[in-house]
Amino acid sequence: MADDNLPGGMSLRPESMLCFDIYATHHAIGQAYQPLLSEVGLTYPQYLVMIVLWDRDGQSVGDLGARLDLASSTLTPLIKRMESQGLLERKRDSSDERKVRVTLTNAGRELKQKASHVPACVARAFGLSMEEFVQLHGMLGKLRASLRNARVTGTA
Amino acid sequence: MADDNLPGGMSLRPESMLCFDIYATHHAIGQAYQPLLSEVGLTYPQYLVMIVLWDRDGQSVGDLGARLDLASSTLTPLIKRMESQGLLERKRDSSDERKVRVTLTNAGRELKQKASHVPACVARAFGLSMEEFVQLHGMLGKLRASLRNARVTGTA
DNA sequence: TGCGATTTAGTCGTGCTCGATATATACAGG
DNA sequence: CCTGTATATATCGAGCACGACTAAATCGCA
Repeated sequence: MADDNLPGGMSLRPESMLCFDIYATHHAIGQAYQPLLSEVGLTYPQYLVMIVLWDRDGQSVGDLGARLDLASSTLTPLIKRMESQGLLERKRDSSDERKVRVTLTNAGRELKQKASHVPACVARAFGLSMEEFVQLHGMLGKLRASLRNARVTGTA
Repeated sequence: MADDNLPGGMSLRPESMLCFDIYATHHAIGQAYQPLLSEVGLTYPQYLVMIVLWDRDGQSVGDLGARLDLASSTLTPLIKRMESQGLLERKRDSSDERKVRVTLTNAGRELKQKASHVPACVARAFGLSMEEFVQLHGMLGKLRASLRNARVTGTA
């Protein structure tokens, strides 16, 4: 008998499950970034934080969390590690002492140039055509939107 | 000036980068599974291990690692936690004492039924048509294959 | 046979991630 | 002004993930 009555040839074999696809792809992307990023002394999550700050400096911890979908319990230690590496500074917002503004140091800004080869390098390793790239981006966006909606509505 | 000269409108904004897409989708899928899996007392990685074992019992730690792309340093403690929960047993292979065979207990086998609603539940939350589902699966597989190949070849 | 190389798990330290919780600041109504 | 509530960040414990290393078993070949 079939393991489960799932639509359209789905089975419980991990290779054929979308969740496993995403899991494995996430994994593989991390592996692809790791050697490039270790040259500039960043982890992958730290790199994401830098990208957000390079785009706009001086954001609060909450702003970073909203962009990256990370909680303060993740960001606070991560940012502190980056602060101790001299990439950024943390200081309370003078007009709202609850907020912590994160600003890049010179070293943090300079790292943008040192890491400028990374995106193209990885994009090349992806081996996707521009059309596939756009298609994939669109579907993943739709998938996330569905998941966001399902969470609010409840899955039952 | 533009941040980087990347093909086809790519920029460093995280929302438009594919790596961020995968990262965020992985994240969102984890969040979708979490409430369903916590009902049956599993984490997401533990669920993946169970899926592999439900498919074929008695695999070695190395077999599980090959299927899930995880190192022994990740799997050993993870499997030990599952053993202490009574889901499986670890015993050395009598014909090759280096290997550790992981076999399900009755409780572990029974959990398959208790968790049988999970895949359809999540698939529903994905909100993708069957066509999109297949397309996405294909592109992610191609992406992983490219990354695997690039890692061997070297990215420079 | 015996010894070096390979394979297989496991250990350790570091870092990321979460949920639950704590603390401090800001705000709003009386 | 004071008090209760909301917001922003931080802390804590657990689990996951990796690379570097160790230990033990197996294999291969002289």
